[in-house]
Amino acid sequence: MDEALTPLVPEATVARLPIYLRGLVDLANDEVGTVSSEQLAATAGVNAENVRKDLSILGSYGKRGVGYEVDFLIEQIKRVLGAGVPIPVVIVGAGNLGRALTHYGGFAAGGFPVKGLVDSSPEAIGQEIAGITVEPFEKLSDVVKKNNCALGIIATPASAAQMVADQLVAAGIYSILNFAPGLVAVPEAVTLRKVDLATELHILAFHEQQRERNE
Amino acid sequence: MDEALTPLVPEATVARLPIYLRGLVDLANDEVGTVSSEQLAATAGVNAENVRKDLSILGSYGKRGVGYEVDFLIEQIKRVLGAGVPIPVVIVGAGNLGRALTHYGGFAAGGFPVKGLVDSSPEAIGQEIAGITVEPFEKLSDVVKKNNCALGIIATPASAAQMVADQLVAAGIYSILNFAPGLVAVPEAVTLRKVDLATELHILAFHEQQRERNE
DNA sequence: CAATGTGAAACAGTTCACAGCA
DNA sequence: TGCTGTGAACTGTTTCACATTG
Repeated sequence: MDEALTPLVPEATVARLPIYLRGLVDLANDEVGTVSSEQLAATAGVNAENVRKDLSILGSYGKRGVGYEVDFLIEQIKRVLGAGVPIPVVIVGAGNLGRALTHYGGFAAGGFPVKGLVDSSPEAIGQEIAGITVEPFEKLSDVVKKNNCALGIIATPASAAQMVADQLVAAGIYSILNFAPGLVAVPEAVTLRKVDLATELHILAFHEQQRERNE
Repeated sequence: MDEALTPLVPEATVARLPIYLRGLVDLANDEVGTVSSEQLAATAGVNAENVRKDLSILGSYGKRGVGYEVDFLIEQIKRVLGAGVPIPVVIVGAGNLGRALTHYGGFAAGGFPVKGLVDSSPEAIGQEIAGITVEPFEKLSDVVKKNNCALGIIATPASAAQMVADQLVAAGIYSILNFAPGLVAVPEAVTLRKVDLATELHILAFHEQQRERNE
């Protein structure tokens, strides 16, 4: 049987739920009790009907004429996203980017504590970064198992990315975020997302050019 | 009149062109003269008809029975993307992330040299990072003008992001890449793209949960 | 009666199937 | 003959319009 407990969430919705979650957490911190789709949309930068469609997929959690209860909605979104419990993350590559990501406290606050950091360079190994000791790349599998890491981040040069992905998969990691440019192939069962800085800049350059052309 | 010289490129295509470009440059370095849609698709991780649709939007540059001429295609994609000439980039925020981005040589190689780096903290100002001296945030506008920066990157904490975006726009930057989490509003005419690490991890967590559920 | 929930319409993007050309 | 170029079908997503209800 296919997944069905949560009735099949479209990818576009999955991509927006974390944004709503962030807005909701802010509202909860401000002691706001209920929120309308209009207000939530404003915090997320989308339109209200979009918010309602997304939330209605999770279930009919709103009250007509009133809105959504902030705390309750936070719990529901966390449940759907699988963010009920913290998910330990391992970062491969302790260069500038790996260090930046390790320092980035937002991960831990958001439920993604960095619990492992490995690198292959002898200079990096043993260094302590944001309270984490850099382990040798060869220990990747041990680090993953010891800390129950379920998410892996590739922060190495492109040349190493494929090999690193292979090792992450071998270590039992099935969800990978790749910062290295270029193609990385993974087995069907693995989810790989990528953050491609050069591509982002190219897209901006395209729009920049469109703008100039229309002046 | 609307843009028309290049006959309206769909966003999805714009997002893939840089990937093709990277693959093509690699092929050119390997002295490959022509490439089929099938081969190019393999380097980009998409399917061949997708490549053909995308390229046919730019013009009919392929030879039936043969494929596409690598060097020529590189030029055409660069032209469409507006990547014919290097576009100077300014980075706001010289913390871990800003430094990582400044060091990242891929930008310069890809035609996006970092020509400005500003920060508000007295300790950071004056430091030299990858050959760039950190200037005070107040000098942003001067730095942008002196170096003809056309792209801006926000690498500050979320709390400063909106203010930084406002200042970038005031300095004449209309294309912004934002690494800070949270909503940043910009005028209609400005293109803002964001890289949201927490969101990426949430999306991975969702798929991780789906996987577990189906086991 | 203000705000949700949701069919229906419109739009965007992908895949299919094959005609057309070097 | 092999590979491109593209209409047509399909799938996914957003927007619209409005009935529904606490």
